[in-house]
Amino acid sequence: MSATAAINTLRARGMRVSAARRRLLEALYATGRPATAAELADGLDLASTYRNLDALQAAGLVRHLHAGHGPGLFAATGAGEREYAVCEDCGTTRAFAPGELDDVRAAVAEACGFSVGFDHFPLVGRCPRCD
Amino acid sequence: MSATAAINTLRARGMRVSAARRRLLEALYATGRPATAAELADGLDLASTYRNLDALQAAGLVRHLHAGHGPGLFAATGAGEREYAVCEDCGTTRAFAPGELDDVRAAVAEACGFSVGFDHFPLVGRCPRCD
DNA sequence: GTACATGCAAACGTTTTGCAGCGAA
DNA sequence: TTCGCTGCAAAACGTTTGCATGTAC
Repeated sequence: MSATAAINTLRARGMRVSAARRRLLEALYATGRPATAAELADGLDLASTYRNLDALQAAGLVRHLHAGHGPGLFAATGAGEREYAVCEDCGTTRAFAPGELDDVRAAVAEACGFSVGFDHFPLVGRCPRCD
Repeated sequence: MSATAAINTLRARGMRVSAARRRLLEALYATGRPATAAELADGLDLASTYRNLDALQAAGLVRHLHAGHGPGLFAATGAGEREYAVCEDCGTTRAFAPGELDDVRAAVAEACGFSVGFDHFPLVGRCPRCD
């Protein structure tokens, strides 16, 4: 999925296509990695940016996640990666293909019966380089 | 460890024992489970409470953790449990004895080489009842 | 023309910082 | 008496909400 494809999705859903939304989607697809609302706004109004990120999330075009301390992050969906691990030392974000963390999920289910996904609250720890 | 034992630790470390710290430690040991700073303050000044929680953490008497959305939580160390899982639906906090999540840790290490602990950033997911 | 999106401003909840004064040692 | 701790006030931070204006459709 690209920014222009995402814009088509907006139209198909009956949502309006404004300059702000265009710029926001371009920023989302340009960075490729999870970014803060302030980074993505880049001069646009922050309040509108949050509202738009909400709307895009409702449209299934954006996900937001919480990487340890600090502000929330937003990423375009469609890259296939849905789960992340974040290094609490260097901030590196490692993305996982679907299913790549299934063994972890199984281990958690066995340990306590919880069903966990690392899409919204990613794994937080030390990456191999910082460990 | 009890509140009075913790107070002795303070003295041993050359830290002052004030009424506010006494009350804070009693609240921490009374609840037994992670609580917000506001809950623990219970009338005491919030700013001082945060400063004291900081000081107690530096003294090794307190840990703080982040349970999904919402404010940070603080817990007295010494209960043995260091790791938690939090249900994002009902908010239930499940505590783990040391080693109980070692299989999960191993699965994460195998999947991506990260070394993770669920003490500061607990597991977040759906508990068996909410799932 | 109408509904929806925008920008600005102001409020929010959590946490941090500055400062004058109190109190434990 | 001294230095650390206290309470209050104000600010910082990320985020949300209200409202009047603007604009895509």
